[in-house]
Parts: sequence; C-alpha cells; structure tokens
Amino acid sequence: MTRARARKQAEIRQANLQRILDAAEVVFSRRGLQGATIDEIAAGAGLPKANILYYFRSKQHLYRAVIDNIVQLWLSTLGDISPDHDPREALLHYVRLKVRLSKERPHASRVFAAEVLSGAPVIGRFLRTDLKRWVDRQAAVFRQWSRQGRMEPIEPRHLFFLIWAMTQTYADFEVQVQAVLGRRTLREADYARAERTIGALVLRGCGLVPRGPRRPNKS
Amino acid sequence: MTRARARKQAEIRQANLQRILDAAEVVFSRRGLQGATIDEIAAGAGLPKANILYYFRSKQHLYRAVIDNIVQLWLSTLGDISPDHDPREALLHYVRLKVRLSKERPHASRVFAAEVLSGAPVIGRFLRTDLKRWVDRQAAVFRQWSRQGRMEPIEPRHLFFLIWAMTQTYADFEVQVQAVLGRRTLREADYARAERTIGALVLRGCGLVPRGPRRPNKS
DNA sequence: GTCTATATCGAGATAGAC
DNA sequence: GTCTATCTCGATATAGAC
Repeated sequence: MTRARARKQAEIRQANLQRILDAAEVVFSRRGLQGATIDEIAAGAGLPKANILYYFRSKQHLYRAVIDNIVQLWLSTLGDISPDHDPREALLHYVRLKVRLSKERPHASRVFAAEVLSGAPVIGRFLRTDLKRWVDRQAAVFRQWSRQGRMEPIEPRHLFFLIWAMTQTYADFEVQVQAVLGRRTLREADYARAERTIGALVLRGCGLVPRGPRRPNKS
Repeated sequence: MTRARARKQAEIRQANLQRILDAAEVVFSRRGLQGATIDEIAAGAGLPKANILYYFRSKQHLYRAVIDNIVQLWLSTLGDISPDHDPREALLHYVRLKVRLSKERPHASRVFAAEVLSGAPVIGRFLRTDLKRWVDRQAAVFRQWSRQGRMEPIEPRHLFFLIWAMTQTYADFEVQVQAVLGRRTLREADYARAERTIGALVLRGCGLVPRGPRRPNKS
C-alpha cells in the first residue's frame, strides 16, 4: 500500500470516528444509555450498523468514548482561575464560558447530566479525583480573595455547584425553559439574558458590584 | 363477600400500589425509563413480577403514574406566592422548601430531571400549560414588587429557572456534590449550608438584604 | 475495511393454573 | 387476586462473504 493511500485511509477513519461520536452524543442525550440503539446512531452517522461495532467494540465502549470526549472538552475550555485575576472579571468570564458551552454543546451537557444523574457509574472516579482536585484549587483562590477582603466569604465549593447548576440548566432543562418562556427554540437573546441574570446573582452574592448603571455612589 | 373483607382487599390494594410506586421511583431514578426492568421494580416492592403488570398495564403506564405522583407532590408542596408577602420571606421560604424536597425526595427529583433531560416526552404538555401558567402568575407578583421598589428588576422567569437549578442540583447531581466534598453521603449540615448559600445569592441578587450581621450600615 | 445475514439473549407482556 | 411458565420481540453482537 502506498503512503498516499495509507494517509487517505487514516483520514477516512478519523472522519468516520468523528461522525460516529457526534451522532452518538445526540442519540445518547435523547434516549439515554439503555434507550439508545446502535441502529439509530448508525443512521445518524450515515453508516451501516456493523461499522459502528467495527470502530467501537460495544455500545458501552462507544458510550465511554463519548463521555471521555465531553470531559476533555470541559477541561480544555475551562482553565484554572489565578489569584492574580480580578475576582469580578474571573467570575464573569467563567459564567460566560459555561453559558456558551450550554448553548454550543447542549447534547454533551445532557449526556454528562444523565451520567451523573444515574449515579456516575462511568465517570465517578473522575469526579472524586481530577474534578475534586480542580475545585479544591479554585476554592483556595477564592478563600485567599476573601481573606484579602476582595469578596464575601461565600463557601467556594458550593459556589461552584451553584454556578454549574445555573449555567447547565439552559442545556439540560432546555425544553422546560422553552415551555415556560413559550418559545419553540431558545434565541441568542435568551442566552444573553441568562448570562446577565446569572452574572448578577453571582457577583452580588459574592459582594461584588455588577457592571453598568447600578453601581452605587461611593459618596 | 362481606364488607369487612372488601375493605381489607382495598387496603391491600392501596398498600401494594404504594409499594410499587415507591420501588419504581427508586429504580427509574437509577436506571432511567429504558434501563429499569420490571424484575428489579418487583424485587424492590417485594412482589412477583406479574403483579406489577396486574396493577399497571405496562412499564409505560407505571412510569406515567410515577411522574404524575411527583408532579402532584411538587404542586401540593409549593403554593402560590402572594403580593402581600414580604419578598425576602417569600423567596427564603421557597428556597427552603425546594432544598427540603431535594433532601427528602431525591429519587423523585432525579426521575423528573431525567424526563425533562430526554425531551419531556411524557410531561411536555404539563410544562407548556400548568407550569407556564404558574410561573406567569408568580412573575406578575415579582414585577409588581419591582415596580414598588421592593426588589431589583431581575427577570422573574429566569429567576425561577435559576432557583430550580440551584436547589435541585443537590438531589440530581448528588453524587457529584458528594465526590467534590469528599463525603460518602450528604449530611444535614450540607443541606443547611446549601440553603444559606442559595438564599444569600438569591436575596442579594434581588437587592434584598440577607439576614444576620452582614446588614450594611445605613449611616 | 465494509457490509449482510444471523445467532443469541434479555426483558416486556400474556395465558392460564390456583 | 396471585403467581408460574412461556411466548414474542427487539436489539446487541458476531460470522463470514465481498
């Protein structure tokens, strides 16, 4: 086999893997691990059923690959918060990123949510090790800021639980938001308003001043 | 058949129905609709499998009964907010009730969450009708309070999305909270802290003063 | 590497004895 | 009303042709 041909095959392989992962994310988010069928994933990916099981040994293996994919996306998008940052800017930035992820990758968010909801059988270890360490690191920064009087002493770990909950609800409970707002689909304006409202709650909750005309007179 | 005997049979029937509903709630919350098996529900209820299908025509019917049960619990526990109430007290009371529901009925919360997550195939109509109307009513009260200068003009419907998200995360994402806090199970102190933290965010977010020594000097 | 045909199995639902 | 035995079906996974 020529080098050119080998490279072409590798490209096809990569493309197929990505198509399968993308389709699987959608189907798992709508049907759950048990409810999803390889047939439906194959249809979504535009490939015959048997090819799915050629690339991934079993439905379980495919599911783990999807979850790993999502965790990588989360970790690569959300870096660490540095003590040098301005608390107000850092919190707003984090909220903004999380809301954007909910808008851009709602299926990923819902697959993750369903996994945790059902007891995190696959991702439990990650939560107890990497995620716990990440939160502990950020919490130390927040405590430092509190000691320096740069923000109120809100319990930092619970603050993260609440920010995650608020930002992810626009992906995970999207149909409920749509139903209550009377919309067929959420618009950019809805996410912008979500971002502002969450930002206001978080900043004021931490004793920081939201942007804009609401800043009180120092006099 | 004597009257006494008929009454006894009715009692057994009621007891069995309740045992099945309770067991089903737990199994559905752990496995999802598709993942749950009638066998496991029967084992949980201490009844033979066939009896489940004697009381409920099918797994789907049982699932709908569980969902209806949960909605009834929500509606009966959380009444309407009246314009006569004090905004601060009303919001704190609502947050407290929701956190208590997450603590007392985590399985119910998770079944509901999984239903909405998967697109609300069963409960969609309820969300678009009864729930929407309920939120619209409460939103009108909040807007009135804002006009009267009794609270900041936070968008009320989003405020509900955020309160729901924050309070339910302690049930729905319980394993994640446990993992990050390094606990085997959540304690009363954890729920109390959750309640305080959510209360602080919501009150300050609405321009209301949290309780206690943090009240600023008016001077 | 790709796809068709099929073995296998688990689980929902039912028939019918008690 | 209750329970055992069984039917039936849908979906995973595999065997093997191409």
